[in-house]
This record gives sequence, C-alpha cells and structure tokens, in this order.
Amino acid sequence: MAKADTKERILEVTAELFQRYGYNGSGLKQIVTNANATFGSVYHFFPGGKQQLGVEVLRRSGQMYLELAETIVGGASDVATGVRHFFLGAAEVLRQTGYLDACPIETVALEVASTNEALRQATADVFESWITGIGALFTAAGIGEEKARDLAIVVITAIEGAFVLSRAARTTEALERAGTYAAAIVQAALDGIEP
Amino acid sequence: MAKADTKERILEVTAELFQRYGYNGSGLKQIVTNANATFGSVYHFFPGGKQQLGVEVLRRSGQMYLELAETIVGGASDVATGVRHFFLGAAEVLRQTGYLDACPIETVALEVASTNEALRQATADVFESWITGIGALFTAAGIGEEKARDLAIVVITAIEGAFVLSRAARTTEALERAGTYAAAIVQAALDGIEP
DNA sequence: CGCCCACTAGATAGAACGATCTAGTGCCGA
DNA sequence: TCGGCACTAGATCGTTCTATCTAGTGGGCG
Repeated sequence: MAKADTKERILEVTAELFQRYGYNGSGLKQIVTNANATFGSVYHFFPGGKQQLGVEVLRRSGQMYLELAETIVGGASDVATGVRHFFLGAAEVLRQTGYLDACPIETVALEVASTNEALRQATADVFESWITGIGALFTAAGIGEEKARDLAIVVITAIEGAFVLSRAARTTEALERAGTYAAAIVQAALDGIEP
Repeated sequence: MAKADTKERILEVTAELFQRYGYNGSGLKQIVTNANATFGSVYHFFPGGKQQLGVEVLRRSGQMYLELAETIVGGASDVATGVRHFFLGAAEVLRQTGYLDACPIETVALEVASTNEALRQATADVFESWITGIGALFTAAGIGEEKARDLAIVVITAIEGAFVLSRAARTTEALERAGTYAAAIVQAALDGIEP
C-alpha cells in the first residue's frame, strides 16, 4: 500500500486540499504529510514545483467533475430534472462533508485569477470544458447551439455562486433555491420559451 | 496627508487587496506598505491582528457593496431592469480594472469557510444582509416576502458565480448571460409567473 | 509650561513557506 | 551479477509570514 503510485497519491491529496483550503491555504508540507510522500517525490514528479502540481490537479479535478456532472445530468429522464438532481446532490455532499467539499477548483480560480497566469489559464480551460460539455447535453436534448451554451453558462454560474453562499452560511438553502430556478430555466428552454 | 486617518487608510487598502488577492494572498507587509503605515499602527488599531482587521474589512466592504447594489437596482425604472443594470455595471468595472475588481468578499469567503470561524461568520453575515436588502427591494416592488427572498438568493448566487467564470476567462460573457437570465427571472416574478 | 497618552517607527522573534541539495535505496534489464 | 536509473529520504537554504517588543514623537489639556 505504501508503494502504490506516489504520484497518484500526491495528486489526490492535493486535489482534496485545494478544494477545501485553496491554493495558498494548502502548504507543500501538508500535501507531503497527507500523501505520505516526501519533498523529493513531489519535485521528482513535478519539476515545475507547486505551480505545475497545481495545473495538473486542476485539469484532473476539472475532468472528473465534468464526468460526474454528465453522468447525473445526462442520466435523468430529461436535462431539466438532471440539472435539479445535480444541485441537490451537490447540496447533500456539501452537508455530509461538514461544508468542506464543494467545487474542486472554484477557490483556486479566484485566488490565482490575478496573480498566476498559468494557473488562471488552467481554471479558465476547465470552466470552458464544462460549458462545452454541459452545453452538448442541452443540444442533444434539442436546444439550439447558441442557446445551449448560454444555458450551460447560466447553470454553471448558478452552482458556483450557490457554493459560495452555502459554504459561508453552512446551509444548503442557496443550492436548493438556485437549483430550482436553474432547472426551471432549462425546462423553459426545452419548452421553447424565450428568456 | 500622511497624518490623515491611518486606520481608515489601512481599512481601504486591505479591502482592495482582499478583493484582488484574497485573505491569504494579502500579506500584512503589503498592507502596511500600500497604506503607508507601520506594523505598530496595524496592531494598535486592530489588537486582534490580521483576523480582526479582516472581520472589520469584510463588514465594511459588505455594507458598501450593498449600498451600491441598492442604488443601482432601486434606481432603475423597475427592479428587473435594475438587476440587469447591476450585472452590466459589474461587467464594465471588471473589464476596466483588468479583471481585478469583482466581489469584495467572495474570494475571502471561500478561503476561510473551513479554516477560520470568525471570518466565516463575517462573510455569512454579509451575504445574509445582501439577501435581506435586495429582497426588500423585491417586496417593495410587489413580490411576496418568501419569493422575494428566494429571488434575492438567486440573483446574488448568479452574480457571484458569474464573477468566478468572468475573472477566470477574462471575459464578461458569463456576467452578461447571467445578468440576462437573472433579470428575466425577476421580470417573471413581477408578472406573477411561478418558477 | 509640561505631562500624558495616542500613535508611530522599525527591529526582531519564531514559525512556515517553497525550493534545492546530497545521499541513499531498490528494482530491472543486460 | 552488476550497473544504471527511477525514486525516496530529509536536511537545509533563503524568504516571507504574523506577531511582539522597545523606543520614540507630538499634540492637546491641565
């Protein structure tokens, strides 16, 4: 067990720490301790240091979270219901983890937006991949491409914003309300109503 | 000029740094330098250290931002138009500051949500005051109290989420799209349509 | 005038930060 | 069997962090 892929353990632990405490709040020392690794290992696998580790973690977390979203949203009877399920599922995870686990890249995105171009670009790429991925689900449900992109942006902004309020208040109220309205907006688009 | 209220200068500078770089990203040294103050001054006015300074800055910024929102939203011909104006105004400010100035407390809120109870409570109080304040504008426009609160939550989550995407992408697209849909939701409530 | 206290000034402590370095371990193929 | 290389181990460097400390300065009030 101690030998099992050190690089993988570092990535997993860092992803968890970033999600909970952000980039500046996650020290290399804590990463090394939690991953049962050493400084040598970190700089062997990530010669670019903390920044390179950060970029790889963001990419990885971004892809995993998109896959989760696609599974839940695409797995429901219709996309509007799927969107609703995703918000409620996120609320449940947040509550069960003591309001620790929300979006895996949001905190980092805000922290580095104006201080680290490489990391900022990584977070921008992740959000764009989410917009494209969720938008594809909407077009597959019969919504026009341009409108599907707009809807995807609205749904993603809603959940990101709801995470902020819910984590601060330690309440799932924001996620529940935002989920209701996001689902309604998607339903209206399915019904062909213009915004 | 150097004598003019040192405490005020510290608060102003810290508010600006928090907004742009977050709590962990804003060092006391940088605060002291930018405010043309000294460590002694900071610990004289804020004996509780960085945490106390943070709490006061959050309260202050939260109140100022609410007043700005109330002015813009309440100053339009109707609240739906006001909401739209606020999103577009925020987009303009963001663009003009090189994607630096978004929400004054959002970054800090995410950073401290799981690490500092006093600061977390301060951010929660600010968000709650926003919900109450914006909700009051909606009830004044003829919307029922319960629905007004839900609408306020949705509008605030929308703008917070849009700030995340817009700062990361260095584009105002998210703010514009979220603003359009947020205004539409408020308009629907004014028209008496259920979500 | 002269004292007092709010405030300034900046050196310094002590811990944590990211990063680098030299040794050393152990597996794998020739 | 042995050489090489991927990887581990952890001491250490210089910096930065928050916080504290002593020594002052200066303006208003008795």
